[in-house]
Amino acid sequence: MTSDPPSSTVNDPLFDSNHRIFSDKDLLKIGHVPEADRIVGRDEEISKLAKRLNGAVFGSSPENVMIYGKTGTGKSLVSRHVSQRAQNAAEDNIDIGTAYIDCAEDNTETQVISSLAAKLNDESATDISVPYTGLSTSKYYKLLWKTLDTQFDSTILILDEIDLMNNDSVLMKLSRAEEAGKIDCSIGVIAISNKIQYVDNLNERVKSSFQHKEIFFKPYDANQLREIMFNREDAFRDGVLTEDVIPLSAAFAAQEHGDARKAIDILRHAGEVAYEDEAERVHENHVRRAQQHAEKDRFRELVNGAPTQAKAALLALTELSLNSKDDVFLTGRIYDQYENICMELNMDSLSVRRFRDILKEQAFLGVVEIEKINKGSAGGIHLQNRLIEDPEVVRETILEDSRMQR
DNA sequence: CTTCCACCGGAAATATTGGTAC
DNA sequence: GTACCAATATTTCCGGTGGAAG
Repeated sequence: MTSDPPSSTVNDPLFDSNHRIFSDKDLLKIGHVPEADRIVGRDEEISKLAKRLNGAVFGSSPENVMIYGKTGTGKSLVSRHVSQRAQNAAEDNIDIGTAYIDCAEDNTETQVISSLAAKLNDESATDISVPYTGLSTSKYYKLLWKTLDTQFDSTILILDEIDLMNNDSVLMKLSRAEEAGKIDCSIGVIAISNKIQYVDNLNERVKSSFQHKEIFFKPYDANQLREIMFNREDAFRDGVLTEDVIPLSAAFAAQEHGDARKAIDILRHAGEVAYEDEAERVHENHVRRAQQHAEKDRFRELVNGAPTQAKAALLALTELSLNSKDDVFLTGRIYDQYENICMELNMDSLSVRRFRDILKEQAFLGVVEIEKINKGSAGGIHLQNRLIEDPEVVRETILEDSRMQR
C-alpha cells in the first residue's frame, strides 16, 4: 500500500519523475487508507466498530458487524483501518489475520472463499497452495479452514459490497465453522452494504446463524468533504492548487449525497486535466472540465468495454437512429438490422431471446433506455429502445473496434 | 366486455470457456 | 490426455401480458 519514493535514476527526459502537478498521486487512489489522524468525522464509527472487534485483540471471539451507508461515506476505509489496528494491537501471543474482499469482483461463494484462502495463506507457514480456480467449492472451504487453523487465533474478514454477492450462505458457513468445531480460530465478519434492507432479504437460516450488530454511516457534509480533501492536498505539489479548487470539488460531490470517493475522483481528474493543459496550477475551470470529462469517459468506457455482440446490437440501434427521424425502435426492428450487420461482418447472430437480454443489459448500464408499450390487438407488448447518448458519438466509439469494421 | 396479437420474460437445458489435478 | 469443476453464455420452450379493435 505504501509507495516507493520517487526514483531519480531515470534520465530519459521523455519520462519525468518530477511531475509538475502531483507529488504523490497515490494519496488519491481509491483504496488508499490514510493515517488515523487523517480520517475525518468518523470517530464515532471507528470506536463503535472497535468495540465489536475488541475480543479478537485478546484472543476471544470478535462480533460480526453489518455496516450500512451510501457510497463514499468511509465504510471500507473505516473497516480497513480498524481491522489493521486490531491486528497491530493484538497481544504478543495472539495472531490475527485480516482480509478484505470486494464482492463486486468476487461475487460467488466459491470466488469469495478461494480469494479469502489465497489472501490469508502464507505458503511458507502453511505449506498449502491455493489454486486460483478449478476446485470444487467444498475443497476451497477445506483449504480456508486449514489456512486459518494453522496460522491464526482470530480473523477479521471484510466483505465489501456484500449485496452484490449472489449467494448468502457464505455468511452462514463462516459463522458456523467455529461452533461446528471445524476450526480452532474465531472469525469476525464485517459485512458492508449500501442497501439498508440487505439483512431483511436474507434467508432465515442465514439470518439466524449470522448474529451481528449494525452500524450506520452518515454521508459527509460539505465541511467534512472539504477537510478530507485538504488532508490529501499533499498529493499535489506545494501551491499548485488554487483556492477554489477544493471547495468546488466538494460542492460537486456534495450534490452526490456527500460521496467522498467522487470528491477525490474529481480532484484527481482536475489535476490530470491541468497537466494535459500544461498549466502551472490547477484552476477552477479544470475542475469543471474534469467533471464533464468524467461523464464522457464513463460512457465511452461502457461502450468500449462491451462484448462484440453487444456492440453489434448497439450499432444496429445507432444506424436506425441515424437513418430516420425517430429515435425509438421496437426490438424486432433492431433485431433485423442487427442480423444484417452480423451477416456483413461475418459473425454469428444470437437468438432474439438473447438479443432482448443484451439490450436490457445495456439499459441497465445506462446506454439505452427501454420503455414498455402495448399495441393492443395490433401486436401486443413491445419494448421501445432508445439510445441515450448522441448516436453519432456512439457509432464512432463502436467503430474504433477493429472487429466492427466493414 | 371479450378477443387477440406477437412480443415479453422466466426457467430449464445445453454449450462454451478456462481452469486444476492426476 | 482425461476427468472434473465453476461460471457464464446461449438456446429452447412456453405461459403471460394488456390495451386497442371489434
